[in-house]
Amino acid sequence: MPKIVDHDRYRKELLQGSLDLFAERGYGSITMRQIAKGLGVSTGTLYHYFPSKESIFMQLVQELCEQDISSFFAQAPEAHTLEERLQAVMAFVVQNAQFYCQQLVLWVDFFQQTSPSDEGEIHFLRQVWDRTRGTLADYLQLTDPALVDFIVVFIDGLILQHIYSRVYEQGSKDTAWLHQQSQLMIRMILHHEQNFPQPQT
Amino acid sequence: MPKIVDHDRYRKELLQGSLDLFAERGYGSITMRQIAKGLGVSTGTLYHYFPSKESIFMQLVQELCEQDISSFFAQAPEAHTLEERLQAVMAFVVQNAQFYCQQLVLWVDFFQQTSPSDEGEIHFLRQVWDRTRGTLADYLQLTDPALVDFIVVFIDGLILQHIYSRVYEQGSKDTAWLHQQSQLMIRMILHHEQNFPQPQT
Amino acid sequence: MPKIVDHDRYRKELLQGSLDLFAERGYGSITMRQIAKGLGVSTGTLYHYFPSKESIFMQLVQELCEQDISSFFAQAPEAHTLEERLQAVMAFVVQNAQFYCQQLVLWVDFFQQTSPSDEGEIHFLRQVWDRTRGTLADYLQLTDPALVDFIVVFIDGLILQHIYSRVYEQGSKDTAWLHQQSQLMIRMILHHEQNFPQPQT
Amino acid sequence: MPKIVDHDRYRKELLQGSLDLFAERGYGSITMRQIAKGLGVSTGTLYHYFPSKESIFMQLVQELCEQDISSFFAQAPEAHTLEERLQAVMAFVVQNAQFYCQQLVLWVDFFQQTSPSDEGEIHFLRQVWDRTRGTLADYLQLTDPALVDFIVVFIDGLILQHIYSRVYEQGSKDTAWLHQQSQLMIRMILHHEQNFPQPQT
DNA sequence: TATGAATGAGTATTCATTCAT
DNA sequence: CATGAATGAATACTCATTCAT
Repeated sequence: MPKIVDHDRYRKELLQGSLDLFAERGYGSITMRQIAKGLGVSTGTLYHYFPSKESIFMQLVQELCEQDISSFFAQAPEAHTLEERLQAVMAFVVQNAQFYCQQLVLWVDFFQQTSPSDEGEIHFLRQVWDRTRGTLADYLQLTDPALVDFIVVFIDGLILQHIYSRVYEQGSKDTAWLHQQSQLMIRMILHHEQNFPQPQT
Repeated sequence: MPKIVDHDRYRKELLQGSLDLFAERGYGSITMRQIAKGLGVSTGTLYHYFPSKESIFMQLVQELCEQDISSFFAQAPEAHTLEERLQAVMAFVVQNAQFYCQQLVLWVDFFQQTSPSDEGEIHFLRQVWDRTRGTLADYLQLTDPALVDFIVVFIDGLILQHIYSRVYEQGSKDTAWLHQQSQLMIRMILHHEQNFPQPQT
Repeated sequence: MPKIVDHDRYRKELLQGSLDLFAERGYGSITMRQIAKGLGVSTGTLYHYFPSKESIFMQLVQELCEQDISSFFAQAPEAHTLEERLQAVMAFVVQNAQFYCQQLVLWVDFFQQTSPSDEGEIHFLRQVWDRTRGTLADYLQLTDPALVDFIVVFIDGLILQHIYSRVYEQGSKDTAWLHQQSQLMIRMILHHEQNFPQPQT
Repeated sequence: MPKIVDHDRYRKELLQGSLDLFAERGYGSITMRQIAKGLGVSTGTLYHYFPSKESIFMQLVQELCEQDISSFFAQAPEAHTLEERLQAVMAFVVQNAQFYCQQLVLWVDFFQQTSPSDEGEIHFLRQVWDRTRGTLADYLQLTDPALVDFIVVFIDGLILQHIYSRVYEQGSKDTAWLHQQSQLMIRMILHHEQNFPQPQT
């Protein structure tokens, strides 16, 4: 009778735990020993669950993708106006800024580590993004793809600045700043909608 | 191989050449041998000009910062309306998207490699950014810092999406897309200005 | 999997099964996991029957020694002339060539793994060999030790060439070749006996 | 100006030095650290000259093959009778027994490490052996291939016994024994030739 | 008894760095 | 100045062995 462990469940726990580590030091700079130590296991155990460092990273990227927005729409509030819906989305982003920062950093790493020939991995990411964009468009009830792209671009930029904000000692670009910028963006979208209303579906 | 007598000038050439290499593989993943090979010199030569791998990277980051917008304002067109100025800025960004992609990737790497205790390095970056923001505000003649931040956020998001666009095989997020999003942003800013005009200085 | 109650009997079965594995990959190159897998058991089980990898190997070597010629003389035909007896011996060798190949390989490995200080192990082997040589001399009724040595040398050389014969694609050094060489050797021994007859005991 | 080293020459020196090490401990059991230490260099240097452990081993095997009998025929004495030529060959073998022991051990290892699919390596060995056998036949002026094979088999067996002789503490199977067995073999060959003379070419 | 998860020292290999030429 | 050979600590990964179940 073997030691009873839910292999797959434990693997995902390790994956979850390694997110912080990869995000903080980067794929190329973190070592397996550091990961093992950070997770509180031995290197041997790590290799019992993952065949290689690359595999941990790739599985982590995939795991993250699956959590992405599903968690938002599980708690998304009913909202009748575009403004309310935008507020809900941005509130969610601001609230999970920390998480998105890590995801962003991981993706940049991912693109450095991946050669264009790794079609499998890249194709997977593409699907996730397309789906995310679609879900967002549906929730916001926006039909203009360019407008959805605009929102995505803005969110990405916001997250990136949040990463950079580590530079500003007293955190002048903290949650308040994220909120302020979000409001600015929402106002702009609303004005834009007023002037160039969406065709009704 | 031209005989370069000016030690410092050669150092900057090497720095310039190493940008592609660091951007493509990441600080932690690239090796000194790969850098040397990519630059067409021996590792010995590399160490003749730089004391360490970290030093190359840090000098590169600084070097990039100095080129930043100075090159833009050296060629910035006279522009009397806000729209013209925004168009000029965004045209410049789109035109140099490739370069900004590399810079973005380098910065993300930089934040992973840097501990908050490296005050020197971080303080330096902060100054550069503040200066950049200031110069941008001056050129656009915008007094609301939130609005300048908004533009910077948008540009960052745009560049990030451009990096991600490697995923889309036929490059559906190419220069045309950058241009489209830029126009959308400019329109929004202009509408916003109409409704909430800047206090005149 | 039959339930084997006899601990010792099962241990010998495992030993028997591990012969192929050690012979094919070598003591230093095979892993406990490979052995376990090859035997169809878990590593835990392996360690239940043997205290260490080295122990499996050493027990295997000893086990092989005990099977050595006992199995031959259990089936050795009555033979009145030297020629008949030589034919019987060589027929046995050729028939069991595969087995002797494995044994040879194991011994070479044994000498690499054993330091001269492991007197116990080495002394054991020596006894086995002396006994083997004695039994062979008795059966063949040869009194000249040099002649017995000669036969042993020849047999060893034959087996070694059989191992090497893996090189020759279409197996030109197969059983037929072993037989041919055996006949040549037997003829030589017989001629030699004619010219230098053994003193009768 | 690089450090001046005859790369290829030094590589062969290292190869030469690693023979003892591989022969004593076996391919699978020796470590790169041990090899490096045994050669008096660092592991880094080892990898500067060889891409992998396997490569050292394979190059060593090839290197040994090339030295094989060429060194004998470089010093082979003129000899008019078959006996003289046999004496010369066996004297050479006995004199270089140590070397042939190492070679034998290496080859056994080689066959364990090599899969039948490594055609390149195996084909190479085959050629060397065929050439060796041919050269030996020419020197001895023996036209019967079976007889040449017999001699080769005997030599191999002799060397193998010499390896085993480590078991016998006081070296009762030393050079004297090798000589005695050689004489026995030579006498047998000569008698055989008397009774079954070679067809004259 | 049997299993296979867990361990951490050890393995092959790499890499930043040094230094003789 | 420039080279690339040399170094050895560090890296990704493996393996004999242990032990909870």
